[in-house]
Amino acid sequence: MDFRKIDNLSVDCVVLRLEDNALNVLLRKRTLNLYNENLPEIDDWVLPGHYVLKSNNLGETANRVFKELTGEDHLNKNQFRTYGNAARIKSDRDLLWVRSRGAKVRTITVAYYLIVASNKDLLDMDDSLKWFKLKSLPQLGFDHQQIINDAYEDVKSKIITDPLIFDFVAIKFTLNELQMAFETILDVELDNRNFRKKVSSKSYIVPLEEKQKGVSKKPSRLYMFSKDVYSHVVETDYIINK
Amino acid sequence: MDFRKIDNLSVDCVVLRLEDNALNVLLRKRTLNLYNENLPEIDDWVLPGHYVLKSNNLGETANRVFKELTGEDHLNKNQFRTYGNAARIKSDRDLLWVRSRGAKVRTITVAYYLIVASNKDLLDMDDSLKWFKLKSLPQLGFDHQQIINDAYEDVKSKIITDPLIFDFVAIKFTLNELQMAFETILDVELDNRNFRKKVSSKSYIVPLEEKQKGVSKKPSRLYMFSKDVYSHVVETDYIINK
DNA sequence: TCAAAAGTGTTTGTCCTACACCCATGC
DNA sequence: GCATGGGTGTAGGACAAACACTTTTGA
Repeated sequence: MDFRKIDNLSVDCVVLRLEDNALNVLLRKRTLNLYNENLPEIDDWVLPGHYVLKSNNLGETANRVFKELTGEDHLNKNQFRTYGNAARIKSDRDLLWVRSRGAKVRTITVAYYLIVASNKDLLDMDDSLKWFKLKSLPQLGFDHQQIINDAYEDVKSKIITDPLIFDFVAIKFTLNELQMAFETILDVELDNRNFRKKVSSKSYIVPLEEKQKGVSKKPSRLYMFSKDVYSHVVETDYIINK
Repeated sequence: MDFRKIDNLSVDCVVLRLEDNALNVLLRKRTLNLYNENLPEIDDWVLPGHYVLKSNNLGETANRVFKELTGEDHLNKNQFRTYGNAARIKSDRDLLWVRSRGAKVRTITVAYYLIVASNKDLLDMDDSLKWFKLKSLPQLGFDHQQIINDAYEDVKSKIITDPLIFDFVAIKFTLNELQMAFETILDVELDNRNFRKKVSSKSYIVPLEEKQKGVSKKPSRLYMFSKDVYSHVVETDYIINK
C-alpha cells in the first residue's frame, strides 16, 4: 500500500438516509477558531471526504470515508459528478481553512452518494458527525450545498428507473415502508392501493411468509427485493411512473 | 491565464454524431513506432482529450478539446463519469505510450460527451481524426472502450427524459429525421403515426411554415425545438416512453 | 405518369387514477 | 372491545399500440 495522498484529488460522500419521514444527510463539523478578530471564525459543516491515496481507487476511497466515520463497510456507492473548477473556493472562510491545512487551493473532488438503510444502527459514529434533514441544512462550507443538491437530483431521477429505493429500506420491508420511502424522497403522495397493485406486478419484489413482529396493530407482511430476478427481467420494468 | 498543466488531470471527450443511420464517435489515431522489435508497436485509436490547465475549468477544457480539433466552438457538453482508478493503465502499449510522453501513470480523467448535429460541417477537422461507427470500433487504447460504453449508456437513459435528441439533429428538422434519430440511438423501431401524434402533443416542438428544399419528393415540414417553452412546461412531459 | 417519401384516423386494449370500507392484531 | 394501521376491488378515462392508404412533389 502506498499511503501518500494525491494532493489535489479528493472524494466527498453525500451519505443519505431516511429518518423521521425525511431525507437526511450526514455532515461533519468544521471548526477553526484563530482568536484573531480580523479573521472569520469558522464554525460550519461540510461533507465527509478524504484525499485519494496513491494506491486507492476512487470507489475504494468512498468506502474508506464511510468506514473511518462509522466503522462499517458500505457496498453501494454511486459516483454522480466531479467538481474541479478553478474557482471552486470563493469565500474567505474556505480559503482560510484550506491554507490552515496546507492543502492545495484547487482540488478535484469526485462526489459519491451512499445510501444507508433506515434500520441500520451506526454505533461507532464519529462525534463530529451529525444527521441533518435535507430540507433544513446548516451553513455549509465550500460548494457542498451545490454537491448535495446535485446528489439529490440524481437520486430523484435514478429512483424512477433504477432499483435504488431498496437501499433506503431494510432488507425485509413492508409495502407501506416502501411507499413512504418513495413519497419522502420524491416529495409526492401516492395512492396506497394503486401502489400495492403496481408493486405486486413486479416479479422482483417477492412476498415472504414472514410478518412484522412487536407492533401493537395488525402486523404487516414482509417483502424482499430480488436482485437476481431484477437483472433478468426487461429493462423497462420500472417501479413507479411519476 | 496560467497555461501550465495539472499533470494528473485530463478531460476526454466522447464526440458523438449521427451519420449513415448509425451513431458515430470521433477518435484520434495514436501511433508510436520505436523500431525495436522487443517493444510493441502502437497503432490504435483513443478518445480526443486534453490535460486541464491551471486556469481552465473542467467544462472549458472539454470545449478546448473540441475547438483545437475542429476549429469550432461547442456549447453543450455533458459530464458523465470520472475515471481515476490506480490500475487504469494495464497494457504494455499504454504504459509505453505514457512513458514516451513523460506523463504520469495515474491520471484522473473526467469524461464528457459532446453531440454534433448531423448536418454540421466540420471543415477544419484535424487529420488524425476519424469517425467510427459505435458498433464497429477499432482497437482502442487505455480504458477508452469502457468510457465509450458508459457514455452510450448515459445517452440512452438521458434521451428518454432530457431534450438531448435535439442536439443530434439540425436546428430545423423534420419529424422523420427526429424519429430516425431516436431509432438509431435506442436501436428500436417506432411507429411513424404514433410518433407524430406524440410529438404533435408537445408544445415545445413547434411546426414552422417552412418546408424542406432541394429534394426530389414531397418536401416535408420543418420543426424546431423551443428551449424556452420546454423549460416552462412540466418536468414529466417526456418525449417518448420506451 | 412515376417514384419516393410525407402525411393522416380509428379501433382496441392496457394501464393509470380515483375512491371507501373491512380486517387482524396487541393492549 | 377498541385503537391502529394493514389490506383489498371496481369503474372510468387516458394514453399507447396496431394498422394501410392517399397526397405531394421533382424528375
